[in-house]
Amino acid sequence: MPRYWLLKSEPEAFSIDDLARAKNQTTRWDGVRNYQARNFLRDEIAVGDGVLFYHSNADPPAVAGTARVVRAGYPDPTQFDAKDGHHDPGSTSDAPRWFAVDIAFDAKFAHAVTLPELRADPALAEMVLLRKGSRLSVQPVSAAEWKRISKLGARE
DNA sequence: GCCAACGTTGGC
DNA sequence: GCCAACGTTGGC
Repeated sequence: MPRYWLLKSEPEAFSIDDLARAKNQTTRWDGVRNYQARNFLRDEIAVGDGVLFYHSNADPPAVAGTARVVRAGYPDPTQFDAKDGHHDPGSTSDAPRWFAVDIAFDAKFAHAVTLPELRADPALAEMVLLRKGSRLSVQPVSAAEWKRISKLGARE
């Protein structure tokens, strides 16, 4: 059984359209520097899992579409690159601290499902995204939440 | 641009 | 181990 995840990205940095335009419509999801999110990337996320692509710091913030995981957790190369903004001098190749996954474009929603719409839907009340103070950039989504949001996004 | 909430760091 | 200071996230 596939599992489902929500990944946040600021669309000014990398949007669902950028993913759709990327080589092979695939990208490496790197640069995550939070331990709880790292644990999901390293230990939980599997090939074939579904991804809700969320635009944070956007107007309005919204789930913009879906992607799927095409490569499970592996050491994030940017942590070893001194020229990269995500460089972590405390991490070694023997014991990498940070992990990445690869995702491929699936679909852009006909209707981006906005944060107010998510909040207004009783079926989504338990979403991690909607919890007070929740800032996790990689978070689990239930199968029911996935189904519901996909349905909302398919609306014209 | 503001600021609440959260995570990390480092002195003690 | 505590906690103040600082940095980041992300909605508004």
